[in-house]
Amino acid sequence: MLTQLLGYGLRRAQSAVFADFASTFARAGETLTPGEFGLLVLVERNAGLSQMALSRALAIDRSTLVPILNRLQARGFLVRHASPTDGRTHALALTPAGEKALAKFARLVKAHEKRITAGLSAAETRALIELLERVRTAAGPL
Amino acid sequence: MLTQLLGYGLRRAQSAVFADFASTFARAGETLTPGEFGLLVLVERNAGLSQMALSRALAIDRSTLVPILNRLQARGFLVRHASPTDGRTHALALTPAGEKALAKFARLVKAHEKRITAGLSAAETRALIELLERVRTAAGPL
DNA sequence: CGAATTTGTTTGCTACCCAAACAATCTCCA
DNA sequence: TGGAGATTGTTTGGGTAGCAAACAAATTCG
Repeated sequence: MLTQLLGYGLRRAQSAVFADFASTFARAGETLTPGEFGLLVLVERNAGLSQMALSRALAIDRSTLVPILNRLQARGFLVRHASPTDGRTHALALTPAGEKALAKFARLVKAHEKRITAGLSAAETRALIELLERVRTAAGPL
Repeated sequence: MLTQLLGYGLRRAQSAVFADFASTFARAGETLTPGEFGLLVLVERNAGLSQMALSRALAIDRSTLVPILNRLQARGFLVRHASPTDGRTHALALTPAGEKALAKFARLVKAHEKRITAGLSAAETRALIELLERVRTAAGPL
């Protein structure tokens, strides 16, 4: 009965995937959450972006972002530069150590993705991602 | 780049679906989390089950279950009966008020499900649920 | 210039999750 | 049968993740 609800299946799959992500990193002696990984990728590809822009891209509140950035900054992965054009905003950027760490994290994420899609063909994986995207847009403006 | 990662798509879809669940209930003047709904359904269909059995079925730690049960019990939806056969366990059951509330909740969930699957055909919805199930089993014993 | 807006931060609240320790109870076996 | 070991529910402590509201600093716009 519950198993025929999309919301329930989504929640269960998400939690299993999350657990595999955590154990993948733990086995490699690293610590990182999926949210932190997404943040690092976004900052790398969009160096100089502000916290507001980042929070919009991640669809989380700007106040939620602060402790995550603090953590990653404390670990030496990123820096909040002063913006030369706007005194209110911070220009976010990875440090060299952050770049290096992210390269390793990306390898771990790749292995993780391979594991969670082990039961699916390449076409099925693509279809799944596409269906999830459609659910997301149907569910709301998030 | 992130959008091609299953884990990322899953997280985003899940959070949008969660938001729609919350707003569906809020608009109806009700308060319930997806986890609470799943718990109520499981207790209804398996009256008398223990907290350990329930935590296994939900794949959450038994200590996580305690505050959730406390909340639902305080709202008068369920009761922890003493088990006649095992003094350690509680026999969980819905109260009449809980049954009635669950009936209403189920209607709200149905409307919610309809909304989040609005962009999908019936066949696509079934396929999506089936793919999620396969991801869950591939990802781990959760 | 002054009012309104934007940005980042802090504080406070909620939900969810686990691990470790504990008392009560049950099981099992020597 | 008596005690050792396992199980159950709870408590405590810690961590992540999310939002809302209030605030100061800075920008924008009338």
